[in-house]
Amino acid sequence: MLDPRSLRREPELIAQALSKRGLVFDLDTYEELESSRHDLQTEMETLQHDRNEISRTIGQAKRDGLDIEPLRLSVSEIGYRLDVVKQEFGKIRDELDAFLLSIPNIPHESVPDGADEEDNLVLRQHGTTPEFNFKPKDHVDLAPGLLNLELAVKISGSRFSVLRGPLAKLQRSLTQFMLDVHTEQHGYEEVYVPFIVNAASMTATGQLPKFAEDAFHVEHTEPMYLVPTAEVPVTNFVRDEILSADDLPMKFVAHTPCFRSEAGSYGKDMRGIFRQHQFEKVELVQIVSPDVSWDAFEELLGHAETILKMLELPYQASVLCGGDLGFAAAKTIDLEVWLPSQGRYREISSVSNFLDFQARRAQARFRRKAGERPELVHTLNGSGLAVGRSLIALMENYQNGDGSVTIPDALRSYMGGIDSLKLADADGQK
RNA sequence: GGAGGGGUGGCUGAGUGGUCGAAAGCACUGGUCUUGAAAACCAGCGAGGUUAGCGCCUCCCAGGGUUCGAAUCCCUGCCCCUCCGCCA
Repeated sequence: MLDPRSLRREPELIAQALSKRGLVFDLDTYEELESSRHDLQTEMETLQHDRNEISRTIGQAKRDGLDIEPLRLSVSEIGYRLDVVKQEFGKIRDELDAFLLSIPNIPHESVPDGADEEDNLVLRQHGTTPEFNFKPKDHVDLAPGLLNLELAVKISGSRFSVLRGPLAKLQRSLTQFMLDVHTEQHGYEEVYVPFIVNAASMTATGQLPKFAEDAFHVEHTEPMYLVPTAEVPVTNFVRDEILSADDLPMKFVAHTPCFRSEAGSYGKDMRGIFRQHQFEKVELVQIVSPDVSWDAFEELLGHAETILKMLELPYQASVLCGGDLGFAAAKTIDLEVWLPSQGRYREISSVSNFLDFQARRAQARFRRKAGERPELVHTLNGSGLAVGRSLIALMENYQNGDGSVTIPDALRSYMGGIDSLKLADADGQK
């Protein structure tokens, strides 16, 4: 959520800043709601004040044994009026809240203009794309049998997958490797978290109320949601908390499955496991003091890049343009890995600084010094990395002419020391 | 699933209709004392909104209700604890 105070003070400026997203901010609606809110709140508080005062007098009069009947009559009129105003105020406040919750974050000044991913700006490239003296296969053709999509369709439906034998192990190894690097070399605390979360958590990080259809939901005693990313449960560690300055920064790494309905992406990336309803991800989350969040952003980006470098996968870093920027982010840099089968770089990590946008929704605060007013923290996160897509990248970039896949050095100890995998005619093939 | 007990400020915990936004303790901050620290003593110390400020309003899990007035009474929901049952 944006700061309601700044919004009140300089709505034109904010509308201007939001236009970078290609968003037309409805100033008229906002100002109408805001002015109603202001008037109603003022009236309501005046009435409450009057009523409180008379009620106090009644209490006193009763103790003194005086007749309170005239006072009761005078207050009952206030009561009626108050009921009406309260109801109107509640309605406007709900509308205003809904309005505020639907406004995305303001793009940082360094975010380039642009409408969609075509306008994202490549910052740098790393590694060299592999040359093959044969026609490279994609990950589906590389692992017939071990990657079983038909089976997943029977069990669940499209956009799910079954991995078998060494392929499943390879994915697990990737996960372990990432977790180990982040905990042992980058100073993150590994956390295990719920995969089903409540609406308050989804609202705090920005998935609700606007993007409900992107999430899988479950009916329990109250509506709940399958996590679309570990960002949701982990960032919500600090919801409604007042931390002390020495608690910061908090750095967490979590491996979770992620569930996305992928509504609106029908027909997109339908081959293989590139875009799934369920996928594995290792996620980095940082909760930091506002003064250092841009340093933390660079640091976190570096942590994600380290994984790609250690796996020796060619990648590029792109800063998302205003039009492609996610709802809650002030700035996002995507890491895109080279996929030989597609002949282009594809997203494998997304690193974002949310500034105080999520923190305000979450009321996640900290106190610089005892006695001082609490301030909102800044939140950041980034994939480190998307495991399913790492698996694809690894298979495709490390493939050999005989259909085998070389295991990168960094991963060998996790794979029992083997240096290559023959996926094509391994045990799982039928 | 059955029976019972609870949700109060950073924490513990008092408070059953009227100066209660809330006793007390702990923690924290400042001061006195001390070479320094500890102890002791004194003072301060919840959050949000609004205001130039004084002030005013709201918040005692959430949402409704009763009342002139609710932390306190009633209803619903959520959560926690204890015992029993079931269970990986």
